[in-house]
Amino acid sequence: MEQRLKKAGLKATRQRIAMMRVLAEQKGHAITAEELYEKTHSQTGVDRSTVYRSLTSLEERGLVERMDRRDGSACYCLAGQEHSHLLMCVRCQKTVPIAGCPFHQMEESIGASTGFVMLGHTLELTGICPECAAKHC
Amino acid sequence: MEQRLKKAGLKATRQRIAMMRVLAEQKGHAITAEELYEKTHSQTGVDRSTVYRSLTSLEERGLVERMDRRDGSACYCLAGQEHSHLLMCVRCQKTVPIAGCPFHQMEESIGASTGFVMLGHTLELTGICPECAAKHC
DNA sequence: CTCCAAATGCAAATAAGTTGCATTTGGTAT
DNA sequence: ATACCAAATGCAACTTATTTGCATTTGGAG
Repeated sequence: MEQRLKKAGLKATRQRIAMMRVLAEQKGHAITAEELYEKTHSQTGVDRSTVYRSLTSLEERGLVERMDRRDGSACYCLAGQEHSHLLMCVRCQKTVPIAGCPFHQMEESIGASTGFVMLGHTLELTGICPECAAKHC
Repeated sequence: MEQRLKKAGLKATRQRIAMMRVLAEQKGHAITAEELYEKTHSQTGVDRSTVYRSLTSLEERGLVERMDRRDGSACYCLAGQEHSHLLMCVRCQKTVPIAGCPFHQMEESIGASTGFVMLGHTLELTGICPECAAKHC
């Protein structure tokens, strides 16, 4: 972890090392800034604002990926891990994961045409689940 | 507009008709709840909370589509309109639209396999733009 | 024309994230 | 080793988008 941070041009602080470790433990399951704060605050006494600021730096350096959620919060996972996307019912908020992610190839061609270094993406599909569609009207 | 609202099982109020009109005028360019509030408040005196509550109802009935943004806000457009997606630089926040949307076909097959009535999706790609990548380190 | 569930307005609350500023610290240069 | 400074942190106050409780109004079915 320490090496990864330094190679990315960031200081390897106690707080950041703890954050990276916690994210690694999630094995690709993204967690919110608040959850990350709770898990690292107990170990290091880190402040909430530091968690937010570090997540921004880590994302800018390509070490973590961020996905925005409908409730206005965001969640984070270590970059480059296997992941899937969610289909959410706009009525009951239930979510169902959909198999596979169609972007590994697509990102390459988009990066090539725009000159961007591709880091990640957010994708969420919305619809009405069978149960809600059945209810009233 | 009145007919569309009634057909969806919603009351055709002065406020909602104004909202639908404003959204229609945007021709597929999504606007925030706040922008919609500003544009409709002057005409109808509608309250912010009504705008938010109506947007939720309109989305649930499939009349509008919502896309979440990284700053924690969301934006809305009339459902079923032509749209594209954004590629954003995580350093300077500059965005570049990418051509076409790969989901018109994909949504059908996902709907078929999950039983959901598909309404829309959020997709945002992130990366580092050529200018930022060139700067320092 | 009546009626009531749905919709609205108002005001207060919440949740997530941000910012200013004083202090500390990692790691490079001496 | 030691000093040094930009980067990182802690703390507290703030902002912004959105939500909620509750009393009042209203669209549209009967």
